[in-house]
Amino acid sequence: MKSKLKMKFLQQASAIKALSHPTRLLIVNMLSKRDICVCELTKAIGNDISTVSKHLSVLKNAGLVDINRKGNRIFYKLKCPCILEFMSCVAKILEISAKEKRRHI
Amino acid sequence: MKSKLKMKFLQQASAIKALSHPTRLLIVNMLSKRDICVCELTKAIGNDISTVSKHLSVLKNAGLVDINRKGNRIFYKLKCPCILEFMSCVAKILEISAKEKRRHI
DNA sequence: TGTCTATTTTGCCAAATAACCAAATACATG
DNA sequence: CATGTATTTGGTTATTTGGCAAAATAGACA
Repeated sequence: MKSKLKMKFLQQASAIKALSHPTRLLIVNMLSKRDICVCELTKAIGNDISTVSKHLSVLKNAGLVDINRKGNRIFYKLKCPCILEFMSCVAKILEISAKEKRRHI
Repeated sequence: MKSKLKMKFLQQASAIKALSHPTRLLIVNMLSKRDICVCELTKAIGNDISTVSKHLSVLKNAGLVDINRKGNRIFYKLKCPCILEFMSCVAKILEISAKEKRRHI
């Protein structure tokens, strides 16, 4: 049996993994402003709609977004705004790391 | 040419990707307490040492850890403690997501 | 220098991921 | 019910990832 700690990291890693793709970050960023349907996201992203739909299902399976049907369109919605906090953590880490790099040149 | 925004998300995604594996989260967790050498990490993790070394190089390439040789051992060091903030963001997201799930059962 | 220990690199394989296209599904409305 | 629009699913292909084992490298020290 896996230890409780390992289980926790496994769970955390899958949530993080869902956010480890630039397209999905773009999606999260757009959804942080308002709920958006697949076709509009697709226009902004530029990939095939099936590709975008698959990215959305990754986010949905990770429990990061919810769906909301209106007529024949499906709007995606960010589940916790706290994902934005997460994103600013990432930005901060990158900033610090870049600063470090500059210092060592 | 890629837009500046897309570049930013690409960069952020690679940092996040480096943290999207349970073994690497375990490593980060251990390194948050003190600097540790590869062999000790290997003992705690249970994989082959070459596998652990590869995970460490992923973290190093992402700019998340630094190395520090002492005698014939190499100690790994967490570069920004802010990664822990990041981890508590993740924990918070999961907590909220789990709470949501319970409510909908 | 030769040997020991610690670590990294390389080669290989299986599994996972991401992209596209085509086909299937879901719903709205004529 | 038939058609149109929005979305998802399945198949295919190319790339990446994660694991181990064996070989290579780096430094310590006799």
